[in-house]
Amino acid sequence: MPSIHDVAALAGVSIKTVSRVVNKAPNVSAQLRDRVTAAIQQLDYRPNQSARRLAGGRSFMIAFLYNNPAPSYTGGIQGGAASRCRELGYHLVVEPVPLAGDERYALLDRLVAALRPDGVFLIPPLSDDPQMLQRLAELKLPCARIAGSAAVAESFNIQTPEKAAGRMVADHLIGLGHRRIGVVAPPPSHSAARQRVEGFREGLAAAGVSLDDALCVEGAFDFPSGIVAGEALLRLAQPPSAIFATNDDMALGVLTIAHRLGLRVPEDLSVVGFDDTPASLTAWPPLTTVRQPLELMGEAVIDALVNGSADAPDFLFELVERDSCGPAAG
Amino acid sequence: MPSIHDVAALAGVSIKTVSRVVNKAPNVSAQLRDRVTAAIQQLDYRPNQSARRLAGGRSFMIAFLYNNPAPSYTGGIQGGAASRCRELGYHLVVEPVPLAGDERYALLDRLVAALRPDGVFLIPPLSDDPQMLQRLAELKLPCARIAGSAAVAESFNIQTPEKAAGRMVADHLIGLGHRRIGVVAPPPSHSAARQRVEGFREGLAAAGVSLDDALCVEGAFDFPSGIVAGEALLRLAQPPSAIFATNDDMALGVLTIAHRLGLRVPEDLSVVGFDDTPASLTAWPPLTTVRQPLELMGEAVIDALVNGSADAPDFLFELVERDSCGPAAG
DNA sequence: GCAGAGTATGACAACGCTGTCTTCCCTATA
DNA sequence: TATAGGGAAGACAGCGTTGTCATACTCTGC
Repeated sequence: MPSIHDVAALAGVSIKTVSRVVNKAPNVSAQLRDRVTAAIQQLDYRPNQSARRLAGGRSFMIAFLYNNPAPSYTGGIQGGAASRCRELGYHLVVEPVPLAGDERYALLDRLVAALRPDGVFLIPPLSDDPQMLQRLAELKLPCARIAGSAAVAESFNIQTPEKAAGRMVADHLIGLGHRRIGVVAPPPSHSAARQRVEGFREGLAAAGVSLDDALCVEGAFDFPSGIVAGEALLRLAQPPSAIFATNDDMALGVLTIAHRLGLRVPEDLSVVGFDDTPASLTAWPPLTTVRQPLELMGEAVIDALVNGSADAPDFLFELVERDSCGPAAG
Repeated sequence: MPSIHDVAALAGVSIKTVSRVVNKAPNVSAQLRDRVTAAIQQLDYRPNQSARRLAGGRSFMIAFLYNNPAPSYTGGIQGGAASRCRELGYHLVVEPVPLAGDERYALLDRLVAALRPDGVFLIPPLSDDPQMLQRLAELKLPCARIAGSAAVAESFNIQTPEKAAGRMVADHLIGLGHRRIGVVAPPPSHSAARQRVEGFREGLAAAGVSLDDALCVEGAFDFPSGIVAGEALLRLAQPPSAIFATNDDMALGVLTIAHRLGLRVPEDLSVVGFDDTPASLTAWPPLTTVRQPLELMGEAVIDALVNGSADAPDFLFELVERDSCGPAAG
């Protein structure tokens, strides 16, 4: 493995000049820059991260903290983040965070002390954990998170159009003629997802329909709770003709209970999910749902962390129309 | 952030002694060891990884390379690996590997040059990539992989009971009275998964049933190919009464085509998958499948890498009986 | 009572890089 | 022509650890 000294010797310059070239620092003549670049090429030199970290301040590591049980969500974001890291010369260190109490902080302290990552990346629902955020602020760690709610100084918060997405779902169902629509809402801990319900409510209101509280049931963001919530909704004296579940797992639960109750989807009941998980495609019938550009979101967070600015693009949440929605009966 | 010097000063010893205590090196008196330990506690000292890496040889980093499109599989293993890493004071750096050709090696080279990980962790189908393995061997990087086939010196290969699992599925279906059974086989690139078919064939043979080649269709390990393969099987003049798909995505495809063809599952057709992905639970009907202890497998690989020995436990693959299998019709 | 063989401890030089400070030289201005 | 100003390049000292070697002290066994 060649070191900076080898490059310097080959190019006939000091190691400092090589360092300047590598770091794109100013005040290097074009001539020397070329010689150094050639030497780097020839030796296939790559700077050693550990040495860089030790001497400079940066570690070129970003910690990815997650406790989201949905592997496709986590995986999508992680994939985008990891490839962006690669492009920028960074690396992504993953840390599953136990949901339990104080263990989290000890974990964070250990991580920081050992690795000194240049930034920390939080995804929901961790991105809403106020104590975690505060601990991070105390450690003066740049932190970027997706769809966080609590505003915290010194952290980038990549906003997602949750509300607009909820609105989009409402418009779709209204367009199909549905008027009595049920909602399976997220638990309070998922504050970003709760905005989906807000947007949905707005969409209904725009069509002159108000969201009946009796038709709004809270779920736990998982499959079993979708079954329970769906059953509560469908056993109502006046059941809804469509149900919007705020994530796919719960929507799949609604689908299951509909099957069990002998309802036909979409003839008797329309169902919309959220997330476009793999399971939504393979379900029967395939689920109409909302796709988030997970990879892009992961990339945007890394950009924010590395560039130190949160000029995230506007993400496009997309309604994926499949076979679980149809026109309202009658 | 306290350094080793602070600890040494507080304990009244040399930094080297602190280093010895931290690294559990021999030849330190109990008395000094206690004093140093106390000082470490008091200052909340954690060794700096970058400095360790630079001075010693180890980086306490393990690279996790994956190109598996199934997020629940990747995520499960990654989760197990990451928490074991944490217990052992290591960190897991993730690298999604593009499937494309030579880009992979450049990626590997960059990774190694920058990070010098102490080990590399490969999961299928990457664990079967002979060129990747060879490159790794050239770089003298300890490497551990799950369910690899090609034997490569200097790499740990954590074996999984694929064959026994295939046998288990056969026994189950035979026990239900099925005799004409179709198989959706994996592509040649997934050699570990192909053993599932071997075991399955053995199981049938043990019951005096031979696996008809016409009933064995190759899929691409994804949902669409499951639909195609399932259709080929079900449109046969004498269709099978049960189908074993070698992963869940394909099994879900079989389920879908069965629905489309108006077949009832499990009354008209029994279906078995493999992997116990989240989608298999939320499918309609819930899919009988085989669960792998993904987290344990991830942990075992980290253990092998860190301890330098591959005394992996025997993993228990488990048949998860749900509602997609029933007795053979009449 | 003394060589020989540990055992415990520390001094010091790496490891590969970046930050700071210094030196040199070239140009613009009075 | 003298002088300041600034760009280009390098010397050198860390960064926080571990490895190597030196040193002092403690046992053995004869």
